[in-house]
This record gives sequence, C-alpha cells and structure tokens, in this order.
Amino acid sequence: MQDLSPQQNAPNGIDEAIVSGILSARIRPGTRLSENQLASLFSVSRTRVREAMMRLEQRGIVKVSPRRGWFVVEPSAEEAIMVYAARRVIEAGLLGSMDRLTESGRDTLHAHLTEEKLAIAAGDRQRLTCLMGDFHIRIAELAGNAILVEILRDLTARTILISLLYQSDFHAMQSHLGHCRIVAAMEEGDFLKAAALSVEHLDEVETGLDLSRRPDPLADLRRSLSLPPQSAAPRTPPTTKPQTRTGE
Amino acid sequence: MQDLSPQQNAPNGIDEAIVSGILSARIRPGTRLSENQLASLFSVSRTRVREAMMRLEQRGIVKVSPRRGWFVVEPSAEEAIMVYAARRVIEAGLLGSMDRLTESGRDTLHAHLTEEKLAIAAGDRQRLTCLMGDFHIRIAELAGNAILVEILRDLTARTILISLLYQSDFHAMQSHLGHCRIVAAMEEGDFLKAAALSVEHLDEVETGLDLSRRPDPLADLRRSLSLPPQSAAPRTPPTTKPQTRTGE
DNA sequence: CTTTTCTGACTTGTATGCAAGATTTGTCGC
DNA sequence: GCGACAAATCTTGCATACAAGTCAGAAAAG
Repeated sequence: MQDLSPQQNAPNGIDEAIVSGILSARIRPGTRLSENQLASLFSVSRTRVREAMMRLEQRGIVKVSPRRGWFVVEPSAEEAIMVYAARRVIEAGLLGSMDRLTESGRDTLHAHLTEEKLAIAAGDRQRLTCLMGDFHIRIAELAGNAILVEILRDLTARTILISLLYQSDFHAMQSHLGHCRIVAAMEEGDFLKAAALSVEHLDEVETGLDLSRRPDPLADLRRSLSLPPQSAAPRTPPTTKPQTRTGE
Repeated sequence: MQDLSPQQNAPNGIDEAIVSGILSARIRPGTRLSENQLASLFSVSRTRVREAMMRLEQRGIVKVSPRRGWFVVEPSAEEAIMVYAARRVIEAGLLGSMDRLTESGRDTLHAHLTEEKLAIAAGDRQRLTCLMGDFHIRIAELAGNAILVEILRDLTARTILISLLYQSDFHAMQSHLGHCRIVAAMEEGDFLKAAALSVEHLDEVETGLDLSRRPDPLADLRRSLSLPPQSAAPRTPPTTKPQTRTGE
C-alpha cells in the first residue's frame, strides 16, 4: 500500500529483500544464506552482506552457526510460544490504548480486508500469507507508533516461520473472519473488545500449531525431490488433497 | 543480579559495554563513538566495531551520520513520546497477562526495591539510574518472556537518553514509590491494578519531561567547563541545590 | 581586518586478502 | 562392499588497504 517506512533507515536492499522473502513465505526456515551467493546476487562485496546479516540476526530473523553459515531461524517450540505471547501483549496493548478510528484508518482497514478476500478467492497463497501478517502491522500503523510497528514486523516474520514449521493445515477463512471481527469492534469504537478479540484470534492460531512436531532436517531435499512432506505416521501414503499453508 | 541473558547471543563485549554505559548514564546522548578509538580500546579491528555499531543502530541506540561518525542517539520529542507509548503498551500488557507471582519472584522484586532504597539513601545517582530502569526489566523477566525482556531493555536505554535530554529535575523518591505501589498490587494478585499503576507511573515520568526544550548542542562543552546546565531562563543564576538526575 | 579558497588531517564506506574451522569427497586398506 | 582416514573445498572471522567525503584551520586575496 505505502512503500517503505518513511523516516526509517533504508540500509540497503539486502535486509528488506530477505525479510520480504520470509513475509511472503518464499524463504523457508532453515534456509541457508551464503554470504558469497548474496554478495554476487546483489553485486556487492561480502562486507555489506555481513552487515545486513548482523542486523537481521539482531532482529531475530537469521542465526549464524560459527564457521558453518547463516541460516534463517527455525524457532523452537519455546520460542514459538514466546513470540505469540509477545504478539498478544503488544497487539492487545495497542488496541486497548486506542480510542478512536479515523476515517482514513477505517478505509485502510476495509481496503485491506478486501484484498484478503480477493486473495482467498484467487487462491493466491503467497499473497495471502503476506496479507495475513500485514493486517496486524496495519493496525500498529494506525496507532501511529513507528517503534511498535517495527517490532511487530519482526515478530510477524518469525510468526510466518513458525507456521511454516509447525502448522500442518490451516484455514485462511478462519483468520480472515477473525480480522473482520476485530475491525468491526474497532468501528464500533469498542477497542477493549477489539483487544480481547485479538488475543482470542492469536490464541486460535497458536492452538492450531503442532508444537510437538520436530522440525524436519530433510525438508529441503524432500521438497526438491517433490516428495510428500513429513507426516506424523511415516508409513501413511500422501494425502491427495494439497495442503494450504499460509503465514497465519 | 543475574548476569547476561542465558540463551541469548553474547556477540562481543562492545555492544554490552556501550549499552551498559548508557544504562548507567555514563554515556550521554549525542556522544561521538569513534570506530578507531573503540577499536583500540577493545584491541580489535574496526571491522568488529562496525558490526557492533550496526547492531546497536538496529536497536535504536546509535545513529550514523554518513562520513561523519557514529553518535549515541538524541531522541526527538516525537520519538520520546513514541518510546513512552511503546513502554506503556508493553508493560501494561505484560502485567495484565500475568496471573500469579511466585515466591522467588516476590523475593526478587523485594530485593530490587531494597537496592533502590539503598541507592537513594547513599545518593548513588549512577546506580540509581540503572536500578530505576532495571525495575521494569525485572518484571518482564518474571513474566518469562525473553523477547519482551530484550525489547524493554532497548526501550529502557532510550528512556534514559530521553531523560538526560529533557528532564531538568527529578525526584527519585517519586519513582521509587511508584515501583513500590506496583509491587504491592502484584503481591495482592491484582495484576490489572498493577498494569494501571504502571501506565500511571510512566505517564507521571513522561509528564515530568520538558519536551519543548531543544537538545543543547553545547552540552558537552558546557560540562567540560563545569558551567551550569542550560536553563529555561538563561539569565537566572545557577541553583545552589545540586540537581539529581536519574534515568527515571 | 574580513572573506575566500585551499590544503591536509580526520572520519566512515567498501572491497579484498588471508587465516581458521567445518564439511564433504575421494581414496586406501581390509 | 564397507569403514577409516586424509585432503580438497567449502564456509565464516577478522584485519587491512584504499576510496571518498567532511571539516577545521592556514594561507592568500580583497
């Protein structure tokens, strides 16, 4: 909708490219990020790539394994729980601290919900993933606090990685309805209700996770060979119905 | 009390040294941080210093002025308002989401309040500044969410910088009492009350700021010459009572 | 004396080179 | 065929060299 944050530092394209890749679920957790490859991709030296990686590490998005390489984080179950808890705290606090919804704010949210509907209708999974995460960021933007927007953006990125790891199946419609309910409460001016709905919504999503599932170390290879994803019962033949995975 | 965060990355001493310097108000906003000086101070090359600076920039603690140098941030009035708003949202949300106070948690908080009292009695300003900020971090630690702890730590650092810029005078006792009230509410098990008190406490501190004051570009020189700090009425002779400034 | 210009000593920005460790792969012995 | 060993080839870690920009102060012009 609007481009990169206005007063925010725009360090270089590398950071945002990676984050954007994660936000749209094009980059999976555990993906290896080679300094050399990124350097030639962006036509810069390793120095700048490393600086970008340092920043992303600070944001909890990548990790370095010493002398082995940089990897997109694979949040543990404990981290996943913390991320959702943090999001509940921040988003509920944010909504609870709001007291009015401006005209343009209402329009922004409606436009967003319409986009969600369109993406669902079109079955555009990548776009949908991105939109589902963006919804919460839009709300933070409405509250006008750039600091919290930035924090939520990083938490959203981690949320998407979590869902890619632990979410076996998900109904996009359910989340969309949750978003609609939150917007409705905001339009009523009942921000405490909106906050409660937000907590409920995040609980719902978190409950849908299977946190007991161990991250599959062979996921990449599996996908490359077009093998079915790891299932709880290894002997079970693959389900014929294609799974719909989204960031939320 | 307990040392560096356990599972957290301990990148190197540079980051923490600077943050610790800010947390104890030994480093003032606007302080120049020369890559070369830091490099020789820590006996490393500029490379590692730069990496540390990049991380600190990501955390909103330092800024780079291109080809001029690195500086500890001097938050603007708008940023100051955002920082306090963010802290209210997070801390209130945190307390509101808690439902019980463990024995050891109670002990930790009591020990902290005792330390605050001791620092006040001893008039140890630096220690007091550090403690005042740490109080809120302790609470986040009690809630057990490492992500929010980290976020609050950075916000606390910025808070201290803000208070150094905009806080002309402050009574440490007032904040200490605020903390005591919050702990009391927690002991009663009334976490909603604690959350409300926390918001009230932060409001109180924010109200005590003079955000209309422009940051004084001559502050460093002034301090070097032992001149009185910039006052609202320039002709007024310096007050004889020494001002007590703390991070909160 | 004031103003302008220029030079030189700083700063960070970026690339590159080399060292050290981890992983893989090829090879040998059995 | 199979396991152990070794070397080749990757990876990041870190220091250094040089490019480029900024600023202060000297020197020259008015």
